[in-house]
Amino acid sequence: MFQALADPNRRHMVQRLCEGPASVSELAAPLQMTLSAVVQHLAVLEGAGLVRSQKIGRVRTCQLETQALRAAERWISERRSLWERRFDRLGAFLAENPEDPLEKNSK
Amino acid sequence: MFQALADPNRRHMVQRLCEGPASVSELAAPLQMTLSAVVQHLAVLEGAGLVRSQKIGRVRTCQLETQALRAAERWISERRSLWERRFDRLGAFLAENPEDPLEKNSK
DNA sequence: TCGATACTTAAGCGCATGCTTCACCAACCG
DNA sequence: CGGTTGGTGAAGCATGCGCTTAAGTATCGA
Repeated sequence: MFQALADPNRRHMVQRLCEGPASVSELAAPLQMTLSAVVQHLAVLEGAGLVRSQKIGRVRTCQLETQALRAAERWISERRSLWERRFDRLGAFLAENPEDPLEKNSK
Repeated sequence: MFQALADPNRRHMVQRLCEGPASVSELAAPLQMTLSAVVQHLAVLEGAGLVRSQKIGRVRTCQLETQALRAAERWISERRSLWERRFDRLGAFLAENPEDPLEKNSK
């Protein structure tokens, strides 16, 4: 999932898909690389559950799948807030105690 | 940044750092791999701005840096909400229009 | 029916990543 | 002082990743 978002080209594709569904070649157009490569990236995105796609006739149409994005977002925000809460408690502790009680390296 | 979070071991280290600062060997302890490897992962995390560390005596102490996490979170939530807004507009459109006005392939 | 178009699949190549080992240095501790 | 602890740096290696080329297949449009 983070793996999938790690590649700039893949993020670019995600960006594009935010603005609406697109065919494979539409995704490929701005990307200065082979269609083949794009398809491979697409496979990664689908594997990570970030994108869903279906083929109608000869064109495959891709859509963003927000579930996965939501999961990633949650993961990050959980850790962040966990750490920040800890940080706040520390701040509170320092605030209601004398300046620095542990002068290990005082001269 | 996403690259840095892409590795499970690195995420594990981040997880550990959420619960408070730690030395390199403390980070390494649960990770069934060489100290050397851990240091390399740490370098990646620092490179991504996810972790800050300073050496006192012979122990290096590491802390989480929330700025970067915040950035990643923002990136995701921006795309997600962009897409969801689009999705809602589409829903509204479909709601206030007859079932399917564009029968291109009608016989 | 013929030739574009829109992919699909497989093979291969070069570079990045994740690890290990080994040698090393700088505190700290008895 | 000497050994242990905590970390550093370089070299090497296996695997994975991103990409390309090349050779299909299936659909559409004239």
